[in-house]
Amino acid sequence: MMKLFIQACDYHTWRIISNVDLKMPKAEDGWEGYRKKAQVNVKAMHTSFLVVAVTHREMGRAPCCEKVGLKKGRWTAEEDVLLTKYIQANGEGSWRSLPKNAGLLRCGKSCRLRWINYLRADLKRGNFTSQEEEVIINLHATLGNRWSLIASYLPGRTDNEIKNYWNSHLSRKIHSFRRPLTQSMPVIMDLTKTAVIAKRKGGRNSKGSMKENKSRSTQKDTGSCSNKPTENVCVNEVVPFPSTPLLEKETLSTTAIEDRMVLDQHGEDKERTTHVVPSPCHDTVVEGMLGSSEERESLVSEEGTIENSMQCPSGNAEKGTGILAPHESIDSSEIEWFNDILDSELLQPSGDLTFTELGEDSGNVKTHTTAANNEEIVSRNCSADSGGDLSSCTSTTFYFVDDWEWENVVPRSELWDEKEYMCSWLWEPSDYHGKGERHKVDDNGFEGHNPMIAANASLFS
DNA sequence: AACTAACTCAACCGCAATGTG
DNA sequence: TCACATTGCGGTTGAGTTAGT
Repeated sequence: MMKLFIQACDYHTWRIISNVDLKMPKAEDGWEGYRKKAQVNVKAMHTSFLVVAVTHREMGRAPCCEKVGLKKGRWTAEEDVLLTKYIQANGEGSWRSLPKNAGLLRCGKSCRLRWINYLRADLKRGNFTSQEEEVIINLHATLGNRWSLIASYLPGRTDNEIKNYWNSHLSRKIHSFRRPLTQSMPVIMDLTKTAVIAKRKGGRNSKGSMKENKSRSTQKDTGSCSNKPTENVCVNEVVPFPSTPLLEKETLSTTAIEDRMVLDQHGEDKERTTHVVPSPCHDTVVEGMLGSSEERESLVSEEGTIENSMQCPSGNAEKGTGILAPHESIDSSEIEWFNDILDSELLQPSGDLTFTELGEDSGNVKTHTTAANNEEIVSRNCSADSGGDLSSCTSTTFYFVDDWEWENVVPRSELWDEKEYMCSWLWEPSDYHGKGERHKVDDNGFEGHNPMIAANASLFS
């Protein structure tokens, strides 16, 4: 199922100022409430630069959180305090809503991890004792890499801590001291705890067993049981895991790109869909928007800003084969609808703005990516990876600046034919529900687009 | 002192299980 | 029953630190 939304970001902070989910709202006041909300958001905007991203992506697996504008990296003491206070007051859980409620610009997942691995009061800090070491070694010989289960035998220790300790200390230790076969180590286990294993039906295949053996020291000494957690047939001796052939690291290959291009050609309305063009997923957009590499890095790594709206296939650098473009599954009428919206409403009516194609012939993109004043118009298509990860997106992204050099823009007047129709339709009052089928996008009753225009009209007025 | 390789560990990522409407 | 959301887990990364040359 497809999800559609529009985002407007503050250029300097890359915070989302307006993030309008284009799904039919469930609010009792319908579109009117939506529109009001969008207008309020837009009024908060004070910079001259605006990013408008219309993204559609598969909803099969939603991202853990809205990545745009969220902080990444090391936690500060202030953040720790905020998180600790909040959890002490409200308890654990509801991680997704926690950051917002606690006033943290973090992903819920990140908050959970920070709490569990670092902030929890019952954590035991400091070096592992020899007893703890022995427990870990024994349990690992039996349980493999089920660190959370191992951690349950070591109060005050986290799975992450144990995992790190194993990888950095114990695995090497064991490697250099192989126990004779006859001297098996007694493994004392609470079977009621191991029953937890059955909770995860069949567990999951260890990624490590499928992926290449990395050269990193943390990877090379995997215990003999680690890849077969559900097969409790391990002997207590820890033996070196047999090496597996190196897999060729796959990159987002030309083939993958070609795949998407081929698929694109299946579109029913090529003329209309050409603005959602296949493109490699390196961040040409970012390069174009930001002047220096430092800016780009800070933008992407710290804020994670662009990642959402221009998300590239997760991990496709490693496993991207047989890539299909997400919009392959999108009805061409949906694309057409997007084009209508974008052409007639999101772009300045006076500008006769056209789309830039980021394909093989990326002349327009090059023009803008080198521009000093950060203007950019990009249509972007990322793809799913071979594993069916559909969190990647196809996005159509436009960047507006006040001092846009309009002479660089190629007219595309034919797309303005329906502008008036769109305008009137988009400004329908909140009782618009159900009127017209033309722009219906999905089966969930997504019909109107007032909020998008509410969010944008004031920008262009 | 300068450089580099190795190490450590907090944090991130993707995936799968589970929960929920 | 299904689709989507949430949670938890294990693998992996990379910045910071330490040890070696």
